[in-house]
Amino acid sequence: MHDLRMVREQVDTLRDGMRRRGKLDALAPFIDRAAELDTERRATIQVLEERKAARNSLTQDVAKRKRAGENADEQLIESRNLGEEISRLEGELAMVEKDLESSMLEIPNVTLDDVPEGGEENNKHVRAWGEPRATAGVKPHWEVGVALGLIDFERGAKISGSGFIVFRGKGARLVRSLMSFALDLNTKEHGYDEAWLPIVVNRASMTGTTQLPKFEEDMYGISNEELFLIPTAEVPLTNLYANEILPASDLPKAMTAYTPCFRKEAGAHGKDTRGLLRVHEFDKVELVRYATPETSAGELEILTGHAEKALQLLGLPYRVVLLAAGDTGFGSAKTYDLEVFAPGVGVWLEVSSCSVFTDFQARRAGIRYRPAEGGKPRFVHTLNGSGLAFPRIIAAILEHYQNADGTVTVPEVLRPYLGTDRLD
RNA sequence: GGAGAGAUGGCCGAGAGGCUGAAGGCACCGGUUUGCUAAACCGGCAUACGUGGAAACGCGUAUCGAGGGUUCGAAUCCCUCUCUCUCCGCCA
Repeated sequence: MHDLRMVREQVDTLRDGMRRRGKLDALAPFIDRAAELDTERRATIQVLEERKAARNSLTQDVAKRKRAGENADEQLIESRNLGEEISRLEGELAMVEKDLESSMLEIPNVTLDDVPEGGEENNKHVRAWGEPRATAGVKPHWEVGVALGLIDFERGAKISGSGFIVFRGKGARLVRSLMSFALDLNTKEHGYDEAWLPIVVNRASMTGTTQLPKFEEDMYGISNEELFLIPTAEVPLTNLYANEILPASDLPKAMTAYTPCFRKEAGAHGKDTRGLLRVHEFDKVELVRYATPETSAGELEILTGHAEKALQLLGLPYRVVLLAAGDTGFGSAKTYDLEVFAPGVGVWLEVSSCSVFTDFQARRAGIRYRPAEGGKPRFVHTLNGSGLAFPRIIAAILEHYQNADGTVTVPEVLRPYLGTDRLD
């Protein structure tokens, strides 16, 4: 699955990258092991191919002799011996490659040069938009949501379990409005190609976008089937062109989709668990882009701008945070988090995470493009970001637009979709 | 869920243990001929990896849906899986 070709070239970069992430100590053994296994792999391949070449010519010789009616016993014996050696070498190679692959799958992506080193404390506030509302007198979204009959937590828990939400009435319609708003914005204004996707995917897809093998415990699976519920539309959307070679003229490629997302959030109990802040199933419109290595850094700015535009149109004050290397996700090379202020809860909510993955995902999923006619294929660079994760946006709306009488004013852009200017 | 058929290069399609990286056709590229176009004729035309080379290119290995097996040798025989098609059943 993972492309094993460039390991030798990658090793030094990896070591430097893990130092920047503050993970060198933890990962050095994997990197050293990968370098070692890579050398072994190449050596084995060379011997193996040489033996195969010898056998192939012996085989030709046998055929020739048989046709001429000559004896070929000697060649047969020699060939059989070679065959045994070849099987043995193939077994060795398979083991080496398996080890090498699992070493490589453990190692996170290397971050870009302009990403701050270190952990979360080095995250950088890049810019802010809008004026956060004062917190005094603003109720948390779960109170107004329930009071206005928009959200039914109890029945969600009853039919599915804690962390599953039922939206009702105008609340349900609000979800649908956000879906239409976000898709319309990104298809009509930002040039994304819309897809409607399966939310159940196979193991290869989950590995391609690097959710597996590292995060299997966070996935919902379908029992006895090697199928998983997607944690984000990034998975099916990015994998659409897995194991394909695209013409250069297809890049940049921009795709968007609405899907439900499923996350077990294993080990997250107790943190942000109230209300809509951390749920097991939620809705999201995702943005995915494929770019060339030369343009991907700039493409991240474009993508982030698209996500910001949605927040601006909704009139929700937000800030843009550049994550430090140690806080950047496993596969990402650079991530901007968009955080919206929720005055009822009094916290900044991460509503979008925009990342460039360089060739990290493309390498695993086999997504390539051909730079020139007849030229060598290269891996694309993949990017993605939430074009809005709904529950937290809903939380922010219920708090930011909350009126003194407990009603909520509907952001102007949603009124045509929702058919009302007021939740009451 | 049951029963059957199938998967071969960019496309169509032969091949049924060795002389097949793969006939033939279409498409495409170059050329000849021809007022132009078309037609005819000649030639070329898969990919990946490794290796040598400044390069052109040479050499090696692999690839006929995927993975195993049989065999000195597999597109070809056997097994498993995936996908597609047809028929039956069931179903929002």
